[in-house]
Amino acid sequence: MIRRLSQARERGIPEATVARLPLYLRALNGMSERGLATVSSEDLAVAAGVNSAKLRKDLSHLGSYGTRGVGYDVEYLIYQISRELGLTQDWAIAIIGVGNLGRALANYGGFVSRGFRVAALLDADPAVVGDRIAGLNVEHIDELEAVIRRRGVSIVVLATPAAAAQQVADRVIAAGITSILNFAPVVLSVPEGVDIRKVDLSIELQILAFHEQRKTDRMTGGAAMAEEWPEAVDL
Amino acid sequence: MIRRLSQARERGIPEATVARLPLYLRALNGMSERGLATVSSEDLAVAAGVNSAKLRKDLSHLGSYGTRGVGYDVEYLIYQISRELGLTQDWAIAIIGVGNLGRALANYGGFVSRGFRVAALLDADPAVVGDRIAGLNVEHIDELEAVIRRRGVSIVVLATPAAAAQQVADRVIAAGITSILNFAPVVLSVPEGVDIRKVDLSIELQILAFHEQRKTDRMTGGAAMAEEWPEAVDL
DNA sequence: GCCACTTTGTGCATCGGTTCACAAAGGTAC
DNA sequence: GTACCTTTGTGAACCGATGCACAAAGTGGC
Ligand SMILES: NC(=O)c1ccc[n+]([C@@H]2O[C@H](COP(=O)([O-])OP(=O)(O)OC[C@H]3O[C@@H](n4cnc5c(N)ncnc54)[C@H](O)[C@@H]3O)[C@@H](O)[C@H]2O)c1
Ligand SMILES: NC(=O)c1ccc[n+]([C@@H]2O[C@H](COP(=O)([O-])OP(=O)(O)OC[C@H]3O[C@@H](n4cnc5c(N)ncnc54)[C@H](O)[C@@H]3O)[C@@H](O)[C@H]2O)c1
Repeated sequence: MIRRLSQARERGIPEATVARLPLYLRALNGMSERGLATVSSEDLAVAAGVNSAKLRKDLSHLGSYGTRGVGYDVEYLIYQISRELGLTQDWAIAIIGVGNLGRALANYGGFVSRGFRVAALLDADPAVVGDRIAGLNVEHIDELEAVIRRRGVSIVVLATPAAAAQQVADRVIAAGITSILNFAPVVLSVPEGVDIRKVDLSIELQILAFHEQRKTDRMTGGAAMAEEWPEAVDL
Repeated sequence: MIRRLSQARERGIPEATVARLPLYLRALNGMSERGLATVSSEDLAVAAGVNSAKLRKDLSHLGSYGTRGVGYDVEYLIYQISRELGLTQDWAIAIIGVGNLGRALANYGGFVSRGFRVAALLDADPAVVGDRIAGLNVEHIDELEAVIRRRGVSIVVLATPAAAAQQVADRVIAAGITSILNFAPVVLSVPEGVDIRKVDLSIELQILAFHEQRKTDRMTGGAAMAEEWPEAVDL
């Protein structure tokens, strides 16, 4: 959490807002390509799939970049959001674990576009090390520290099996990395100051299944209710 | 949102709780494998990376399944959470778009384990249709409706390019699907009653970049503050 | 059968986030 | 310059989620 002295002046952008800025940015880029010069909060909100009051409040955290009666200048807003998110600089990322998923990520052109550059691929398997993927040589995990330093890596994408993830994360953090995107289905435990975000496919599916079950339960009547306490202890 | 009459009695599990149940389930499965018979809220909370009061409140939404002074029976709790999430039944999923990412997903064994089964692969590209991946034939998207019906698909994973996603989603929904996991970087617009969850790599990276920038700004002193209003209009 | 100990389940205060609704600000027309 | 129109920026009410703290409920020892 890290409470700070100048918290007030230190533009404290709410986490929920930060998570939506990339959405606005994407919508704005689409508009920019279509040649729109300005956009109202209402239109931008629709494009981003949020409510317009929320959008305005979000943008107000960055500053007063709109013009009343007119809206927001598309290019200027793109610039301001990009700057706020730190996309005006170039981020070197390393992908660790070049299996099924790691390969797909390495070959994916989608994030290269905006500020991110895959700068290194690392794996532990000698059969994989040395492969050339998406123009990069897969390097051995033993080289981790050197590779991070040499390539200026500041964000690591973890795509190793779950069993290896914590151990690799520890090492990555020891090498000075403080931002990790984790695809392995484990709860990583990390020291304060290190940011972890996780992408967990199986959790997403389970959430969908929960709601899907609700929907079908509802159709087949409230019969499911009788099941709430079946035979108490079956298992 | 769908407000309902019996909302009170209809066990209304908070969305935030639903999103954590899979986490608890995963931790519990690990404990089960290690032969633990019971677990306290404190231990389970640590394993799942949450605070124990939150864990207890979450579980209390499912019922009173613990024993004071003892804790929770591991197997019984696994059963109750699984049932709540709808994992006691088998879910057939279809992956649409068998490119880089679709292939990685199809080959991934991780979710097959718990209730989910990849039952169909679909693509529009004639060069891909007919390929055999992970024991399945890739079928043509024209067969969508028939495949969904024939295989009993109830959850669709969208891994097509962004440009095709909305159109494919519309068709999938018209075919009766109400649960979609979307990997394409677009805001899908869907009718009420359809659940969309999205996985967006590029958004995750941008959020990490934001925090990373904050961290390094902080190190290099408050100099960044002077930049808040640079030359007003540069772009 | 009673006491000491453990751990659950939850009432309550608090917090962050969302939404409403409107005054303030700017643009445009004449 | 004034009057009218549009749209922002934000105060305030509201809502869901979090976490504290403790009474209630159960176990085990003797
Ligand atoms: N493939 C998917 O669609 C998918 C989906 C969701 C989650 N995941 C998760 O992503 C991770 C990777 O999945 P995958 O299908 O690519 O697995 P994979 O087995 O194909 O690839 C894992 C790679 O990591 C490498 N590796 C193992 N230990 C390592 C170490 N200590 N250091 C560096 N590299 C190491 C292996 O050599 C292998 O190349 C897993 O944790 C999986 O659960 C995958
Ligand atoms: N690869 C990644 O790591 C990655 C990461 C994040 C997001 N994404 C997103 O996931 C999606 C897929 O990425 P990818 O790298 O696999 O792309 P890809 O181009 O390799 O694969 C897309 C597949 O979809 C098929 N397709 C196109 N139109 C279709 C239609 N109308 N119906 C059915 N199939 C159709 C194509 O034939 C192709 O096989 C993209 O939207 C991408 O932005 C990918």
